[in-house]
Amino acid sequence: MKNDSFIIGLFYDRCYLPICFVFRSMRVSRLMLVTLRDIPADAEITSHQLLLRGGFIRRVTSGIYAYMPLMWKVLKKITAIVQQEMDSAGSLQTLLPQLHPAELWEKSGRWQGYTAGEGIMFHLKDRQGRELGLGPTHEEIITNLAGEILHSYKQLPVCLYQIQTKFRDEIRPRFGLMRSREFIMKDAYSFHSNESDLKSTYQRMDNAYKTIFSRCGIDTVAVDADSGAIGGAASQEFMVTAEAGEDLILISPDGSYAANQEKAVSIPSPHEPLPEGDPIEFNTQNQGSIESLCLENELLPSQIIKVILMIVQIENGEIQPLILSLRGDQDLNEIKLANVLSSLLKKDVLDIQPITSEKLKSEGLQEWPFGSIGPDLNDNLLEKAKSWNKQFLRLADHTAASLEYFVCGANKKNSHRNFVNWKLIGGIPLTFDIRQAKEGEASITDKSQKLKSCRGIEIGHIFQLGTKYSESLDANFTNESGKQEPFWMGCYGIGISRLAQAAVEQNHDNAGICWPISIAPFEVIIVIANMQVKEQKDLGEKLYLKLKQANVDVLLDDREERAGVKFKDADLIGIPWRVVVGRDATSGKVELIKRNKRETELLNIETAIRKLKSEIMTNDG
RNA sequence: CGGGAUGUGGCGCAGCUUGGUAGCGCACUUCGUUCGGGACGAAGGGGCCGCAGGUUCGAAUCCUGUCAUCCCGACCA
Repeated sequence: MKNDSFIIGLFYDRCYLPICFVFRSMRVSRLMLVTLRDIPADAEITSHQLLLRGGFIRRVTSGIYAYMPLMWKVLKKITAIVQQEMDSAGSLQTLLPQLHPAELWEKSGRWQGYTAGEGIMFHLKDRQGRELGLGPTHEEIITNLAGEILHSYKQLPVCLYQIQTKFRDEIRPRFGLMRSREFIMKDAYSFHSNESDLKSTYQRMDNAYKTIFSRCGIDTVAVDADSGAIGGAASQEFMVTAEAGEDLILISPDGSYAANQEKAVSIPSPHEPLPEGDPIEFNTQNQGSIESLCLENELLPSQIIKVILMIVQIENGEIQPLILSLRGDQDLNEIKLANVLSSLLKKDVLDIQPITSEKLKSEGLQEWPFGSIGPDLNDNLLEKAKSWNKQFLRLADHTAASLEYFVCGANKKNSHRNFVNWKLIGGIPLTFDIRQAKEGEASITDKSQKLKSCRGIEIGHIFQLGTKYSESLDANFTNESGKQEPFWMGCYGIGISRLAQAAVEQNHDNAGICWPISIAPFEVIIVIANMQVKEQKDLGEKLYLKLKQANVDVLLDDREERAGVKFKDADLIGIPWRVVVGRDATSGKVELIKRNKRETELLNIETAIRKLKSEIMTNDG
């Protein structure tokens, strides 16, 4: 991937954009603009409300939206930026099918998981009865293609991308375009002959993503992420920080560490050591919680081993009971647990659930002493289980395993043990990091840095997939020594439609949206205050024409509305620059207003044009 | 799938308790007066009251079922 497109990158912007747009100017009277004064009842977050009120989107059915002309312009502007940066990072644009044959997904082993039960893939049968799925992602298609076309290491590396509609039958669509069932996504896939080449493309994508988001005028933070169902090694998410975000992220103030809480690691707070003593059992009636146990016995949570019982459904159909030991002041991170389990068992984990009395009953088991269970709960409790494995899998978090002496349940009702050590109860179980990192804990990059938490909207995700898909789909190339080898793969996504809404979430005020100029539907809106006044109308039309000629993306509000209505609408739809042609039109003067700052200048028309041209040039890209 | 809520013109809502054949604000149309921050007056148009069944002389209203939407959770490249 020689970067000979770098030169194009230098003058990408204004010479490129005009080609992308059929119209760069418009009259509000012809725009089919319908704004709403009331907030639609089913919109919860601000960005969703504003997009609906501004006439950018309309809901067609749950999680499915129509992009109205203003929105489509925004999406095309984002798309253009993404295309430019992907091209200049050396990737090739393609367009892959949306209908995928089931066979490919069966081959990768994902058909079942993606369609059965609560699977997220829309799927259907054609007239021949062949099964098809609507693509939620394109690893199968692209890997298969690469396997057919790329035969030699000499053809590598290759990076392909596409921008198109994807489908996911989300269990709970919400927040407008944030989590919709049909959405626009840019996805890219790279193919390499070795891991280090993959890493360098991954790095290049990391950089390209940072450029893309900054050109789109949004603040993002890159965080370490769990690679989830898609699998693979390293992965990073790009988050727009916003209260409405669905993810919790942890960041060290100096910026040296940032991670999704699903994945985050930290230095746990130190525990309060328990003095050495002879093991004793003590009565703990009504002390089933860590809190009550501490309160009644002058203990601290970090002196107690908390035991969590769970059952895991494994892909081979086995159901494995788990005993997890955590330090009392720590919480379980189920994502980490799932990852530990699948690598430990070398199989996919389908489901993890707590063991409850109901579950015991349906297994035909007696009640267990919940609330006072210790890490050494006896395996013989499982003897009569109908479908569960007959032996517990025992795991501990590092924080629990490193305690010398501790308090734990005695495996009898209302009874705990004090001054216990691991030797006494059969040794330390397999130990992993399965705890939830939390705000206030020290960063692993620098102990003096205390992690801070905030919410984020994931708008991009890059992965080093490795050979997972190329192996399962049998996509190989011939390496330098003439041997067949699966591709090293990376994949890189950006939620285009989600990004557009996240930009609104990050850029708005009480009056409406404040689009960053690079992705605004128009750069300038001219408001003719009173269409009845000939001087105003004529001057407005003249200015409109001149800005069009100057290649400015301009909108003219020529409606026969009162000025107030037009001002409100202009604020709502969030065009970055507004020119009001009003009272001073007779003396050839207009007002120039910057949407996000509300600064007003009275200028003659030529000066206004000059200023707009220079402001837009410097702001754009 | 579990918990909660709501379905009445394009949008926001009232009416339902106590059954009598649908109303308000915004938007829309026409006319007039207004005209720099969502004007005023007058006159209009538009509703299978989510759907189906039941009770009743009569159902938006009561009963049963069903569907849809939204919120919380589970789920989620």
